[in-house]
Amino acid sequence: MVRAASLKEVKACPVQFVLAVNDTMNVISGKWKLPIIGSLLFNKKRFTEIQRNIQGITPRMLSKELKELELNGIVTRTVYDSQPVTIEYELTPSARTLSEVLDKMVEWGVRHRKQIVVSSR
Amino acid sequence: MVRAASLKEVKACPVQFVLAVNDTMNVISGKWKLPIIGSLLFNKKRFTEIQRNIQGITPRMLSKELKELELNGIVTRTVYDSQPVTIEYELTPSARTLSEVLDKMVEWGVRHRKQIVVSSR
DNA sequence: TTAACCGGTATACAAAAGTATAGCACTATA
DNA sequence: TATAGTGCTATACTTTTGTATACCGGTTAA
Repeated sequence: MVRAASLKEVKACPVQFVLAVNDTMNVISGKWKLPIIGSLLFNKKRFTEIQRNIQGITPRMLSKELKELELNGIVTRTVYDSQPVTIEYELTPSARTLSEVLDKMVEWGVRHRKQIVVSSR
Repeated sequence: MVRAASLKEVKACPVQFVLAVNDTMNVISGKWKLPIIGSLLFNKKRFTEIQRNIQGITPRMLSKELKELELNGIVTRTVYDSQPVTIEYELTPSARTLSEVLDKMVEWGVRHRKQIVVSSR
């Protein structure tokens, strides 16, 4: 068994650094995961609500991506046994801490876009 | 011309939020960009040095990814007219600020991996 | 009873991303 | 002169990812 590396160790070693970043990347990679997270950011929603919210997504992809997000602990799927059953998707606490990371990405993305715009005129 | 949205506005609107995150994602997406950035994190390097550093990468992919990174202002390519010419790749200041974002991703990735491990035993 | 909504699945296909392999012009070294 | 290294590019191919389209069983409202 390999001991888990400390944060400091991970950051100091390019190989482990890349692995850890990849762990995060994989959770949000794919064309539709971010839109789904975005759609659930302020409210929990039902399947068709999400589908209507994200233009262009097919039920196949929505289903597939929701499953992966659930596996990765980003989304919970709750079945309410009303008549008929309703199913709701909601972000987990893990997704909430993830969105702090996303916030940092937003900040960098916005700054970076400005720079690209400036440097290309 | 559309006015650039403020950070606050972007964060409050899921659509713009997702767009900005995607800007950042696109810069580091692809199988080899992170390893390349990792390889250049502490030193500038030459083409074959990077190639030797990252096991499994083909010159085609290294060339392609380096070009994209250069286009996105993450890496500079400098030609020294020594005999024979040597070419060095180096991270830009933009990449340095990006690595703060990557640091956040490392932190979340490490925490998230622990959680997954814990919850699966 | 038929039409429509919900929460999906199945199948086939197209496009994007990545790999394998070979080669090229140039230079330096044995 | 032959061999090896540098910094790539070209071509063909495989794998992964995403799309299009149709359909399903259950429920409810007209």
